[in-house]
Amino acid sequence: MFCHRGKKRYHNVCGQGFAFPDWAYKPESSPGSRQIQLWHFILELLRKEEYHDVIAWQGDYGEFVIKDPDEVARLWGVRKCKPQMNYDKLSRALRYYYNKRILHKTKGKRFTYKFNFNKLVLVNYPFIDMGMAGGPVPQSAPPVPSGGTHFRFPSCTPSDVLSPNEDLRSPTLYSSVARRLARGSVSDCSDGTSANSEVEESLNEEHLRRGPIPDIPAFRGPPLPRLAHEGIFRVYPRPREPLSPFPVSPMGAPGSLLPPQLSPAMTPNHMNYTPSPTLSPMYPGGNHFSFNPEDMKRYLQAHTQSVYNYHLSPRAFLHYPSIVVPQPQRPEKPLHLPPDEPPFKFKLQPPPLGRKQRERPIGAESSSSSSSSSSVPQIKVEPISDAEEEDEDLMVEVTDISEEEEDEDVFKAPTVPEQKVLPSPLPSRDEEPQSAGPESGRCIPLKLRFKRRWSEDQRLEAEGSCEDSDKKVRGEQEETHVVPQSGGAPCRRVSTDLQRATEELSLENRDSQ
DNA sequence: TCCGGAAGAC
DNA sequence: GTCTTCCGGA
Repeated sequence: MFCHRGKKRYHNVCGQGFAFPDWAYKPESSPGSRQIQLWHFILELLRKEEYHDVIAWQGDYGEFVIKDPDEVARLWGVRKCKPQMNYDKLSRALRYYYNKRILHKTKGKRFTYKFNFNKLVLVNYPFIDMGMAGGPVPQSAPPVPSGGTHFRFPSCTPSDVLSPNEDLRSPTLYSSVARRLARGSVSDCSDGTSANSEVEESLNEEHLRRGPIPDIPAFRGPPLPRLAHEGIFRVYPRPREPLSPFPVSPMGAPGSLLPPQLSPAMTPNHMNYTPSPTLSPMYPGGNHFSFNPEDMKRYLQAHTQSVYNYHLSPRAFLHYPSIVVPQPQRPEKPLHLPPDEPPFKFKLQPPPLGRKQRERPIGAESSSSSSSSSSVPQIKVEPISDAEEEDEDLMVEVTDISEEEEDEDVFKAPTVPEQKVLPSPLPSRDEEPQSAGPESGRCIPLKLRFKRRWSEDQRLEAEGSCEDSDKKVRGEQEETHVVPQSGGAPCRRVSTDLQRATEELSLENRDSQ
């Protein structure tokens, strides 16, 4: 009944050349087969109307009630060739599903359990994620009992586990992929989930959605012909190519199995789910999956985008060598730009210097320009304290001006300012000697002159040339208005010089301000 | 009625 | 790994 292909076992059904992986094979005609899992068997029974008196959907999504536990156990025993099977043992097997989260008990209701389709689909279709997150999600899923109502394509794709020569289009591969990914998880279906039944299931779903189709055996009719796994999906008309996780669900059984007798609560949702047009290879305008290259292209594009968005490995792409998947748009270097041209229109510029940093070069510059303004310290030496303060203010003032210039330059050419700012104060500094140059050129530096005159005045005073202070005052008052006589006293001349020097100094300070 | 541990079969 | 069988306990 089955043959081996390497490690994989494929069932050759009825000698028709249709092969299925062993895990997908669930021959109903072989009651003794132990390649079936209990949950699958339960689903089988739930599909069959003739067992509605034994087991049936009831209550919430995925919830079913075992109306006749002994009969279910007997049927299970028949299937597994365990005549000693009873409900206690069967229920023990069901309880093992609790930990696997395939099934859980509906508390307070006798013989009532609830399927967790999330887990079931994840086990059998691990590349289909039944997430609860919002967003565009394919709804080609049965209602999820545990909250999620949609299927969502996960980041994991079959190509993650596909070898290069494996074609995703093969349902066998789909199944094997699922099995590989599910192995060790909950139930690897290694004992027989029938792919053909899944296809039939999907077909039956189409029946349910679109109504019976005369040329296709209805779910109540005889078994559908088994299909070669290589072309199992191609056999069906394009609009009927199923990839929906649940239309190709493990619920389907080959042969005369009925379509899933869904829980009343879940049936409408099941029948009306509409897969996402963006994230699933849906048939355009349809509500089912499709392996059509165009559909796959759209799906892959969306998936590719998600791959990049979520930093997934590009290897997560489905193996569709014939399809050129449009790459997602990413900000890349414009190709038209010359290689040496920076990729950005605006240069990345260093941030403007901080006040301290901006003052620092100025301070350095001031120190460097101290040579040019070396006269200033001499002025500072002046006993007049105001001169020092004014000088300091002057320095601050110059600094502020340079800041303004610098700020402008920062926006124009950030790298220049330091070079520009530096010379800018310099001319002002250079102007000082130039402006003061003529003055200093005329005579000795002002302060020195002032000092010399002061000392000379002191010396003359010490000589007693001018004894009376009132005279001095009078003389100063006269000096301002009286033209010094050529043959006047030396003290009067000195006073005149002093006043002149004082005036020059005050004028100089004003100019510098 | 249900639960879950344990051991074993396959 | 998935039951099957057995069993004690809640």
